[in-house]
Amino acid sequence: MVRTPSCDKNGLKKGTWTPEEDKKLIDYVANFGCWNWRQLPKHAGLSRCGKSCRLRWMNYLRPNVRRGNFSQEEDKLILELHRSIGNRWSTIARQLPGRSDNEIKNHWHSSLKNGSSNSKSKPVARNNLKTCTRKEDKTNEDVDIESLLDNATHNILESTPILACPQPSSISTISSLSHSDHSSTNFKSTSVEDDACSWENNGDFWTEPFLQDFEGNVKCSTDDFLKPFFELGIICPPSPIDDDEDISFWFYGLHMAQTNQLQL
DNA sequence: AAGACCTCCAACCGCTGTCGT
DNA sequence: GACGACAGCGGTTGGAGGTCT
Repeated sequence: MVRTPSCDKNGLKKGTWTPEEDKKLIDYVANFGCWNWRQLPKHAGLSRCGKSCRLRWMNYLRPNVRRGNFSQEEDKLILELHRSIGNRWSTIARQLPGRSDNEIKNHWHSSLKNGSSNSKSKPVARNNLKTCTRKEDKTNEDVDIESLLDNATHNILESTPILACPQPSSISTISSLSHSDHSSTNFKSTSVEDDACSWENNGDFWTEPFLQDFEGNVKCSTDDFLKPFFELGIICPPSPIDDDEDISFWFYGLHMAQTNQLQL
């Protein structure tokens, strides 16, 4: 099931995502949000197309993604919704927090399509964090990312009854909060001032919880979400600012230092 | 033991909808 | 209204891993 890595004619990488690419994407989205999927890979240092980054993030890397077998309740809900609205996978996915449309679609075709769930025939959910499928190939790094994401997810889910957590992913709120108004690819050099102004109006981005649902209910603070990334070294403090791309992160670093969570 | 076949799912592809100009 | 850019959606595919013979 792992696609062989390859490159298209534009030199963009295709196929399975590596742990390093996952790290870069997580790092970037955690820092800057997904303000523009098309431009994101360039700024994140990824040789991927924007669509691929979006898919990877939405289906596997975003913090509240649920992995593993579908429960009977979820199966029942999928069946009911499919009966009423058909193959509207994204709409169905919105009713199953943490499940991606892709996952539901696959589950439907593999288990539910023929009338009844046979998901019980799957003794153990496969490794959904698809950087390495073979168990013997799984590196410590993979395990670290898995546990990292589990921790990040746990932090969010702990504070949120899962059924009350709507889609899309909470972290995408970052982009809507911080960068959605910046259509320019070069938002960062001007956005600091803009953002600073918006934070004055909307509170302090770096100290206020930022993972919110549509109703504005707090899901997870920046600290809760980013700390595990930090501890595993997936997010590294920037070197002294020599690139304004690091400014937003620098503010976060300052905040962490101020709260004694980061030794600079 | 090993080859054939099957299952499942990550990822790709192409299309559509939305928004800004 | 026309056009382009972009995000999102749903169908399809590739292929690893499991099961069968």
